Amino acid sequence: MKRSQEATVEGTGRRAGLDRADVVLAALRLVETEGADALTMRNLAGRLEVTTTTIYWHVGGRDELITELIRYQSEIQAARPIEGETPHERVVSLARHIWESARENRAITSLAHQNGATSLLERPLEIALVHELQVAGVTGAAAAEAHRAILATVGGLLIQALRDESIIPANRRSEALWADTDPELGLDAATIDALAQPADLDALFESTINAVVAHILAKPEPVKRRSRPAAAKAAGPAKNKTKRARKSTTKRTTKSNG
Amino acid sequence: MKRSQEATVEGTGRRAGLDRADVVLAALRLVETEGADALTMRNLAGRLEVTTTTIYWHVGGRDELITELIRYQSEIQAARPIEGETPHERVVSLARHIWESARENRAITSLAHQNGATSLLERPLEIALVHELQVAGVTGAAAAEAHRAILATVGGLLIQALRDESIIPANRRSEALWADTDPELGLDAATIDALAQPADLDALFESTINAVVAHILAKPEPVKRRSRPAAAKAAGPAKNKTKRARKSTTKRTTKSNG
DNA sequence: ACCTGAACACCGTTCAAGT
DNA sequence: ACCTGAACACCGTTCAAGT
Repeated sequence: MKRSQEATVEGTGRRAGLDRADVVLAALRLVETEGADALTMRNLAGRLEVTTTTIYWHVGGRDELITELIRYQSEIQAARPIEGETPHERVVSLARHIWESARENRAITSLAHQNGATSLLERPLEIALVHELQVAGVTGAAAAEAHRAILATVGGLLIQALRDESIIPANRRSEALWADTDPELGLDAATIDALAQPADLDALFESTINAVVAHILAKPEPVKRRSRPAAAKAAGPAKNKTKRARKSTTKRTTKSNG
Repeated sequence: MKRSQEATVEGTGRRAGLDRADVVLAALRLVETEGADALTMRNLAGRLEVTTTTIYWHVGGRDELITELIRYQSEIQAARPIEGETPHERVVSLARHIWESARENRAITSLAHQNGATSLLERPLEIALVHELQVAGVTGAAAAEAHRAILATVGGLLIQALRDESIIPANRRSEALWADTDPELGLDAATIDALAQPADLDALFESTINAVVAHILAKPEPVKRRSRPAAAKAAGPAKNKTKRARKSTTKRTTKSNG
């Protein structure tokens, strides 16, 4: 990959060899280091030591830049191996991949969320999820419903998690609101106390996602799987079709039921 | 309530009698008619036929304005009566209130969401939810967990619903992404087809929330309730302290374990 | 082909000044 | 007490022009 720290051309003020990939990667690093809000065209241009308009020449505009950035990141996130043997375990494993990817890349997830590109970011993992449901015997309208229910559950927990990171004024944060709840309301003190504390979101994720997946897989009978799962594959301009090597997972998932 | 269409003062260019409430209500109408993004200080000032700085004099700034606007709206949304007899029914009913309020007031919900004020908007209904869980015998840490799981579920479905309304570029929308899925992936055609169609989110809400609530209320045994429901009460600047009659619920000990 | 400079139409916010 | 006018420091984007 071309580095962007090359010398300027022959004493002129022009930079050499800046291409589209450089811009996208610089944008990614900018988001990772300074947060989603730091991704402005001027800020990015400054990082690359070019004029704002140069950015426009390489990538079409802010929206295009974000689309490409998210697409790039989405492929990285799809690399995690699916764990578990039973359909339930494997579906939960995929949901957990979405969850963990988002928590480990908060800024990019926020960026995607702010710009309506969440589906794009989760795309490869969503494809893998649909496949896993299919293997479990869930297809058609039922699969779409199951898929959406799972994504909604993960997404709902995710906005709670991301909320903790972003700079929300104290008087709007859930914990703070519970902390000064009117005692006259007659709510249980221990409950209020628990609500005023930061949540254990990982535990909440496990508990809730297991309940939802159990509910989804309750209808059709589980299928003894012997077909191999398809690797997650991005819908981007993939130039090389990487065949993903299958490895037989050795059943090492958390065994939790609601 | 004072109208803001009063005549200007004696031929001068000054408007008369514009107060804080006028500004907040005008902002609310602006959001409702033109969407969350239309709420700019200049736009609002133009609506009220004053200068931008006048807005700053009445409400402190954009954030304060939004806080007050959301707080106002939150009280309106709490007016719905809780339906059902069993704890399960009543908890689901409250979750449904949050769901329906948000769907009926998309722009304001979006505004709250964009500005991290979701907790504020849902506050009165959240209080009612905690109360209802308490009546059902769920308190302490278990109540906090149950509360958060329910909110996450509703919230996750809500961002899917709100996504449909906002102007997201076609290539980022979930349905569009599924519509041109690579056939080489080997995914079931009927499933892809179902995913490419707009979802029946109301049905999805009912199905998912019932599963989650059932999961939550599975642990403590259900309580035969004969007490009447407490009305939702906002945490705003309440001038009159309504003493809430304490009802000895038949069995509401703090029987909570993680 | 690649990059600059100037400009446009927006933002939220502040500050001195008017009546 | 209530409001205006001008200004500051930002945005994304476009367009003509340079090499």
